[in-house]
Amino acid sequence: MDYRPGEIEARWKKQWEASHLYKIDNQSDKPKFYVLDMFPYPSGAGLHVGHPLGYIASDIYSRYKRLKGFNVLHPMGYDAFGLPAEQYAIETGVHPAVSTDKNIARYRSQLDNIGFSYDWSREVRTSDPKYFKWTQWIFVQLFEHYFCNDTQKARPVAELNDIFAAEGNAKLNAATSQEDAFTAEEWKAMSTKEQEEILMNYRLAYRKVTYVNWCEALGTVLANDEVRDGVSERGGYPVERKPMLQWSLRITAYAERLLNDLDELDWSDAMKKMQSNWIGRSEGAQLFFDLDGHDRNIEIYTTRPDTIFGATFMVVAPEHSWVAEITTAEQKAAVESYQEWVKSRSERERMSEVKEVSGAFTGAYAVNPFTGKKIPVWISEYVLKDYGTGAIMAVPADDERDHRFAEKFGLEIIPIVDKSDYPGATMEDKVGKMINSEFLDGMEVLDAIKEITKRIEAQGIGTKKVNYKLRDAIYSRQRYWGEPFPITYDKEGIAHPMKLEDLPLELPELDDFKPASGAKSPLARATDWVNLPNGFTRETDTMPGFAGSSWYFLRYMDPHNDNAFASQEALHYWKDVDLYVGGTEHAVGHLLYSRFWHKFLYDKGLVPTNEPFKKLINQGMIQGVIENMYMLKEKTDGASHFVCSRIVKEKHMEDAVQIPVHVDFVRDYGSQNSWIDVKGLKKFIEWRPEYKNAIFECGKGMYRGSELIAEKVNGDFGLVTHSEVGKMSKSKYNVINPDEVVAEYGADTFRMYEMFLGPIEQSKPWDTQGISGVHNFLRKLWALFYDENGNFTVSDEQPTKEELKILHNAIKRVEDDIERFSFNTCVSHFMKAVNDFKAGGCNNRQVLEQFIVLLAPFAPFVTEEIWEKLGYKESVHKAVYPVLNEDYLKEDSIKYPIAFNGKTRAFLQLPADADKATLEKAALESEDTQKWLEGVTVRKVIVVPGRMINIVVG
RNA sequence: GCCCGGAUGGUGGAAUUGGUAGACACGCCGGACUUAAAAUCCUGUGGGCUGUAAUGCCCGUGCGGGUUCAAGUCCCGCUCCGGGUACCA
Repeated sequence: MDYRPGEIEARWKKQWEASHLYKIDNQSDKPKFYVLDMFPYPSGAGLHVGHPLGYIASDIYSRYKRLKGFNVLHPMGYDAFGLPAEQYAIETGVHPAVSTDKNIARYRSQLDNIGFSYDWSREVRTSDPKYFKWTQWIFVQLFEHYFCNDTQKARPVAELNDIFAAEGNAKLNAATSQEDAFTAEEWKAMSTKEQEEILMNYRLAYRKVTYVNWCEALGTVLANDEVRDGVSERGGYPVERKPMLQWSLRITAYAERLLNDLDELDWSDAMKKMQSNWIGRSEGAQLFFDLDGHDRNIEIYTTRPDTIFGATFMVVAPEHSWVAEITTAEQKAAVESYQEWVKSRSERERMSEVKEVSGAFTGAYAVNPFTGKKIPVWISEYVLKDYGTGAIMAVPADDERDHRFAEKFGLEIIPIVDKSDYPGATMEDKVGKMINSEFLDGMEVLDAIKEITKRIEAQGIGTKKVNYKLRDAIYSRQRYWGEPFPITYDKEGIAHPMKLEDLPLELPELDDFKPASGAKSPLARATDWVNLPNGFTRETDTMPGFAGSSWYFLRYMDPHNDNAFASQEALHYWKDVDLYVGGTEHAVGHLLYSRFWHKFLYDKGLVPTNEPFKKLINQGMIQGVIENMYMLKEKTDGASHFVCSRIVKEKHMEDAVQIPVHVDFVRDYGSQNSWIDVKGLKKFIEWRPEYKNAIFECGKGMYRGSELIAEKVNGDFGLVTHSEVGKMSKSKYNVINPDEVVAEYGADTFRMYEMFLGPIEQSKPWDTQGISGVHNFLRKLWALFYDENGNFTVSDEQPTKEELKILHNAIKRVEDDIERFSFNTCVSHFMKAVNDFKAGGCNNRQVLEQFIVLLAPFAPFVTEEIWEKLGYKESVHKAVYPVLNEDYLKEDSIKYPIAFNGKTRAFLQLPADADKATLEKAALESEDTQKWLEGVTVRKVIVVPGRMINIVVG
């Protein structure tokens, strides 16, 4: 009987679902193990073959762990809120909930097709009110807490009232955006509104004025990557930086912990490094420069306080409110026009245009506290308001940007570091001897930093300070399809959180999803929803995508709980994610926010672990191949003329136009010689009727006209296409749906082939060149169980030593390789074992049964089918993983390579238990080595037992 | 620019701590079956050199050096490719 994956897989898919095979319990005597895939956004395009790469790996690992006796939590759900559905709704009027449901249904059927072992009873969707009730609740918790820097923990905002009433805010060391100090008396004298405004500056979820990319013409706020050269990507309308009152999360409070705790994680170094660079800790000094003729001073942050004697001017961010105050009458026009220009600059431009410096002089002068010299104060876009204090002392001699700025505007440059002892050192390297720096002269840079910091603190003009690049996360979106904020505002504008019993706060029904006027969310149009009977109004912005995805892994532990985001019993049983598989694109977004939320919940005693994801594996991307045909620029007899890329190369016609071809029309897709045959040309013409009269030319002749009339064609006609590697996307006509591959070869082949492609973390273009090898393997496996008459037969005899050796060798290698996530080599080991079984004519029940269990995580369908035929009533996926017995692997003798001066010249079969001396003697006395020993002296013999023997001669 | 990866046959890749480079596949060559083809099966397959064609010799893991009895693996210097990131004071 033939191996028919289609029949087998359809049957078992049904049966597994009916028997709830993958449903698991929160109570078990078994040890727990939590394997998580990254939350997919269910896009309208469906899954392509790249998506399941990580899912297959994690599924194999989950199944393996189950067979090994673990209670494995392996869930799946959907990050269901998001912009694409909203955009689609604006274009088509289809409610985002409707299109999202449809997309999810498609995802689900594609996932089921691949045979994943998810416990679907635990599915979550972020857009489900039962889910976002708790997203909203966590937001309220963040709102009601502040962060104490001394204890490095979140504390209730409620206690601040007592603290402020007793001692003002001077002594409180908390993460805050409150700039001004106040006394207890001042606090008590404040109105409720004033007090609330101050408390807001301490909350972990707080409101402040932040800038958005506002596009007046589109009437919407744009993301950074939707803005190019100061205009919108869509339509090219002007975009300006518009200040708006928005919610933010104070992730910066947790910067130190987010950085330090990376140490305890089993993540790749590259990933940790990315996070730590993003957090961007730096040590430096914060100090004050007096302003000549003004009451105020300028606070700056520097990592190089040692260079202060070279500080010849200052630069402040153009956004600082006090810039107007210090600007002189003569400079007013210049400063204002510069500020106006900066407004039109996107954040991305301000950061990416490195070469061109710009700025304006305020007319004000600051006093260098060490030299006493007056130095000019400039504004420039290269100083960002949100980093440090938004002001710097510029040291043109020792900083690239300052140097360019000084050169452009003719400002003084005083050399202060002599780097002559360090050839090749750049300006930024902290090396060299101080010069022109009075008491620092002659010191090494690092010593000078220590010395000057001491002096700054002694003189009371500043302090040592740690600074972070990390910025607070803006948490408001002017969109419809997201979680509504559980916040109402009273008549004075004071924000009030909603109570748990009033949650979830659901979205109002709308039929128009366009933004409301004045940069407002579409929710603003739902006036009945916004305006409450008591005169309060609702927040109309919604939460961003990372809201729901920052805690979803906790919900899987107890997905239907209506009394808590998850029960404490469930949280204490599952604790944290043991293995998280996902792409590097989430390195600094999702993974950082999740860690932040988790740490907050940990501070509240709501989760038992400090970190959510113990081990992280990064999967590479499967790219697509974009196939193009070459079309000559000039028409032939008025018809478009396509030529084979071989001809293009031969005749050097590389300037020919490339016309993308749908990959379905191309043969040997992904290979270097992918080509299009006459059938493919017919499909192409159907798809692109404008080319129905075109000429198609290859080395063997040409075809032309709508009927594809052959001219001068001898031999097989085929146009080689030009292939390039790129993203798999709808717009490139190169999306490969896993359903197609599964339909042709079956899910087991698809799963194993994706693994066989190479190391999981490597990116590579999809091609099916090798898929037949994997498919043949499964057929050979199938054939082991059938005799020549097509009857299922296994022998019940005692297995031979050789059979046991093949089996246990496979067990050892596969298990080792699964543990180090080397799934591609696992597939090789399976192939090797089946080849060996076949060669030895093995159909021994004892051996093959264990082999089937070993293979079950990789090929769940075919193994289940054979398992049943072997007479088992219970699923192979509930079997026990085979146990390795090293005794079967022991060899009596080993084939030793004998090398002379490192070059292998002969082989000797020697006893496995021979000691070094015996091995050496045998190697020197063997017949096979004699010819290499003639006329030379043996200087040394290196013997590595079990490995090799190297004879050094000379 | 900086940081992190990577470069191995015609192709995907293997070699876990320095110890037989090329496992396992694809492709290709040759053969069997067939009227023929497809499918299947068997065999060979890094390159080169040959005289007795083998259990032979030489070369070979991006390039140039080095350490070592021994280097794909370690060190130094380059080239190319991929990813991340950026006026961050």
